[in-house]
Amino acid sequence: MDEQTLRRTPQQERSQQRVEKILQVASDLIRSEGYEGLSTSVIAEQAGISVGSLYQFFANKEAILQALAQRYLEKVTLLNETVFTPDAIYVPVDVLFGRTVDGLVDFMARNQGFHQLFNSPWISPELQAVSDAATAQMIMKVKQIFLGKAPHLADEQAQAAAAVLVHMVSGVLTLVETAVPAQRPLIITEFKRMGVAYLNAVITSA
Amino acid sequence: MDEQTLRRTPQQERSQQRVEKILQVASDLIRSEGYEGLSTSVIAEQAGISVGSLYQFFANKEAILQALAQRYLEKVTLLNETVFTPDAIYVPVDVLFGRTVDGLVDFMARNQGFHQLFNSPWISPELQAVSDAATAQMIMKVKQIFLGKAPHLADEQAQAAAAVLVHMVSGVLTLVETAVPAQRPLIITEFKRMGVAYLNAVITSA
DNA sequence: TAATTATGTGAGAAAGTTTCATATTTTTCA
DNA sequence: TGAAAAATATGAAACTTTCTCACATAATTA
Repeated sequence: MDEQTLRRTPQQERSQQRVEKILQVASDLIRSEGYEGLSTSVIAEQAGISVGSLYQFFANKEAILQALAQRYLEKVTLLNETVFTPDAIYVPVDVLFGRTVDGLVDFMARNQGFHQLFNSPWISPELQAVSDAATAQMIMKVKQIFLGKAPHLADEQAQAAAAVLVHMVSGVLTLVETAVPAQRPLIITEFKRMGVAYLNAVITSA
Repeated sequence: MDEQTLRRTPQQERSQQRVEKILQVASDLIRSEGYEGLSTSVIAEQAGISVGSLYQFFANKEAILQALAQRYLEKVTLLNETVFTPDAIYVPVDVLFGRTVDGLVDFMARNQGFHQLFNSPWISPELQAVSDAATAQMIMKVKQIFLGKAPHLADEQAQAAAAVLVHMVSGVLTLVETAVPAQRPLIITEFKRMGVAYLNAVITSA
């Protein structure tokens, strides 16, 4: 990874660990202090290194965020593969959507900050392109399932339906993330009800 | 307006126009350059005033964004009132959701930057609180409609369903905003299909 | 018109980002 | 092993941006 996001590739063990440490501290800080509270000098201080060291590997503050987002993107690609298995077309929609939601919720619990970073409009054009590509890929997979379940659908309708579904998921995941834990089970139930209702509506549409 | 967001209230005609000008320049800049490109010195320069003048009325850069957001929020409150009329409970769900979506899409076309501003993950806690309050209010209204249409619903289910619906709308609006104009009609059709399918699913749920 | 209040200004203090010349550590390889 | 080369580390200082403040000007009051 990191061919684009790193100013130079760390060769030695110690520098690799430093880059790790920088990313971990940055991730912690952005969650506790928010984007405004993210300062290169504070990152360096908390990572126990000098500012100069930080700039050995990252061209600027933005690049640290990019590397963080890049990392999440790779993880989510793996997640995709576990959800959209080759047999997905033969799985009932309620089971399929149910396991997708469960997988995503679990992923977000394990990768806090992912959603915030992934949905950020401030990311650089390069990273935006990567993010868009990931979204487009996900939409394409959902579209295949729509077409597999309902071969009568026009290609463009399947495309639009898949895009709407993916963005619905993104919006409701924001809710899941911000909700207090006690509310989550009910929200997830409604989340699944919405997805299944829509999948059925599209599949049975004229 | 602006009792909280402005450091002091402009009394004279010229200062009122200056505050307007500052907000307009800031709005333009945030759309063309993004949040990072927003600099108080550039705003002052483009508005044709000194930095000092800017700080006469705004305590800091964030306050300019807050005033901008405050303005959008007032507009969206007006929009709410046109959508959630007292007779809303008696309107069929497809008509109700259809006019809500049309109203929102139209609003966003007229108020570009609104969505970007409120979906930014780095907004200040104060602004976040205002935004949350607006969302909570909207959820409450949707919840009333759910309860009106389906009195058998448990209060907590109606609450969760309303929250899910509102966040779905937020997510799909992002898609509508980023989609190329040619795709929009199909997307909006699917958008409405999803909302209606869900409303019916909740209302007919045990 | 004098006094008061409101507004306008920009140099510079304060805080943060980034560079760069130089120092140190690690790796290479004769 | 022991230079030479490559990689990494450092922090003072150059730069950039935010924000203040003492002072200047304009508008309002009475």
